[in-house]
Amino acid sequence: MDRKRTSSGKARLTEVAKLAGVSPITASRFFRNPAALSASKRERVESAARELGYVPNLAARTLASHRSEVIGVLIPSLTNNVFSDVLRGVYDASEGSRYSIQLANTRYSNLQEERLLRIFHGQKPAGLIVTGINQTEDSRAILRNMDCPVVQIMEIGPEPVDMMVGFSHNDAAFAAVSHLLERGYRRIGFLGARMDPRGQRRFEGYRDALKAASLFDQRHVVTTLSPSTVPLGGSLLSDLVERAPDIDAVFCINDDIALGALFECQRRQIAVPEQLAIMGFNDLEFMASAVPSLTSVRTNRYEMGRKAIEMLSAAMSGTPSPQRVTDLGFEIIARESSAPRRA
Amino acid sequence: MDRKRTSSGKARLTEVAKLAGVSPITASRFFRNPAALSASKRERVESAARELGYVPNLAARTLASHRSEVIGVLIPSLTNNVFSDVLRGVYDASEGSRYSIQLANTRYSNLQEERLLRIFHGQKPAGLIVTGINQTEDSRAILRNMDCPVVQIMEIGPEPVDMMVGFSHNDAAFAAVSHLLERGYRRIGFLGARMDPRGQRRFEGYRDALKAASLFDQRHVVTTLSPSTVPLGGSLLSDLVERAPDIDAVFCINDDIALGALFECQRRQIAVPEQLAIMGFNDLEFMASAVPSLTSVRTNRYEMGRKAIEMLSAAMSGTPSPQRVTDLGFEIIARESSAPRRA
DNA sequence: CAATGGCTTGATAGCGCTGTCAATCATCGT
DNA sequence: ACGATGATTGACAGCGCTATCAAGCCATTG
Repeated sequence: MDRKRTSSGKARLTEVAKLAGVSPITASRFFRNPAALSASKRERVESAARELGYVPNLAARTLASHRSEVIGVLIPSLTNNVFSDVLRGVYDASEGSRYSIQLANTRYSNLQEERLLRIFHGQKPAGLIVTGINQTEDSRAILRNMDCPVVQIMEIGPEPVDMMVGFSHNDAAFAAVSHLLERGYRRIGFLGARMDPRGQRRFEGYRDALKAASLFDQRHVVTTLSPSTVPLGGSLLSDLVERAPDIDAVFCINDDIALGALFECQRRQIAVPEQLAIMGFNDLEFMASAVPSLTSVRTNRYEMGRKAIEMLSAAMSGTPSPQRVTDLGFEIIARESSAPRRA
Repeated sequence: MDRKRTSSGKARLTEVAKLAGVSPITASRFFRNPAALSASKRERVESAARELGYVPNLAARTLASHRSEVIGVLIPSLTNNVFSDVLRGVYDASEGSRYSIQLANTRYSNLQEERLLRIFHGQKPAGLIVTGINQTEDSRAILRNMDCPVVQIMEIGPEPVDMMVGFSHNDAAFAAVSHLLERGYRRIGFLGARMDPRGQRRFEGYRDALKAASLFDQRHVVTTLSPSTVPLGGSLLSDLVERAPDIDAVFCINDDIALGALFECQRRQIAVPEQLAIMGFNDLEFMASAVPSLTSVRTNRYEMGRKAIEMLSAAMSGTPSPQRVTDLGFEIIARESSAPRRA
């Protein structure tokens, strides 16, 4: 008596083929490229598969075909809202495609990233998305050796491993600070947390904009390596105003810090923006609701996730875009918290 | 000339075994249960593997062993902070174990969930985590038929499919409203968005607490099916105060709505808590920073993710806990926004 | 009418690993 | 010294699918 079902009770391709009256390989083709079958066989295989409730065994497929249908995604944090927007784009764009997403958390550690890349390397992913452009030399080597397309997201820079989609954090921060300067603010502080590579580049944009105006002052910079949180924004602002009471604006490394700074101003009865302008970064949804509404820099995070998958899909289907680096740009969203300074 | 490397240039188990001077199956055991080898062979296999940079082929392993090392996780949203905390727990707890996480987004759709479960079913996961207890009958059937442990998370209730970890949203909301009652508030509104099953149970807890005090009034309830956002909290509060100007407190279905409500009060010059108390749900980090600080209900989301993985691990290793349902409870965090009402 | 070429189908031979079960080895008690 | 016991080890077969290549089929063409 021959097996009709796999041990766990599931039908195999062979059974589907037998029921449809075709060879297994023809049934196999039905699932991968239905257009290659004649209409009659296509229908027969389809109904046979439905009747048996057939679900392909991905492990067998991967083993036989030497390529998985997994797209690996490495991000540094699961709690940072910024990445959840990117992920939403990634999951939305990959839905309906045959690819599935394998998410991994590097926790802002290059070594952890390298370790995860080694694991992915063994899994022959169909594509890979990594965060940022500051991989270790070993990580870059693994990425180049990985025979699948790779997209670096969140920022852009020279020498992509393969492809890139993001924007210039340096330029965005430069534009943000320029906005504050245009609005008449002169003593502009910087509140920074985490200070990952992208945060550092935002700091550099801040510094360069102020240096260009001969207004940079190291005493106006307050940073910490602790992760960004709203409460932390409050403590950073406290440090700043105690150290430099004459400050008239703060550029915050992100919106959580900006919100914490706003709350701290409310607590200290510092009028925003009359006594202190506040500017954030990322333009999370709550920025528009705050009182006063908070100025920020809008970044296209959801679009970044989508675009990364699109770039991978194009490359995986053999038609890579000649445009290897996509700049999604940014936009200054001016709100009440950076109203023009009264003279 | 025989193959020394796989097509993609990676060493196989056979090569490792040959270099170590053992049989392939012994090398295989080294990776799955090193303790079963003699010390000498263990060392030889280990150094051979390192020398060749061997990485196991997971597809082959899954195919041969009839079980993958994937834990499927189904959550309804990627942007909701609540789930990112749970996910962090999940990823943290699974790190270092041999299991990898496969995340999927149901977008609050039961049908989408069912579709995803069917796909997972074909992948023979080692374990499965699903959100909530309101699966369709078909989904429950698939879950029961899945020969792996299953944990339902976020809430608890009768008739677990297999295991559960969460808390009672009904009880938590009841306790929240009781807190407001104790503090002297009498006309307590409800602001609700999304209204997924857990949100509905929070509403029920609210309703029951007020009915018990004979204070329930349908006109104090403002809900929408739109997803929760901070701006939405503002509009809901506007609706409420226009419909029921004599309201003296609001219980918000979550903290985003509560924050939006607070901002709207600031905009409308409604003093919090003197004219209106505000209470949220989940106790996200910003609640403590807000001015005034916002009362909320703390839920153990990170712990929930960890615990779910622990329960799965125990079951997968054949030592399931007899305790199939874990109640992680909740805690009322009283802050300024619900200060005792002055007479 | 045979030759041509495009389209569809099938047979064969593995992919890299592990389940099973038997064989071998070291150690021990009497 | 002998078998008994448990710890190690290995041979074999096959997991469910697809790459490859060859064969069959049909319509078209000079």
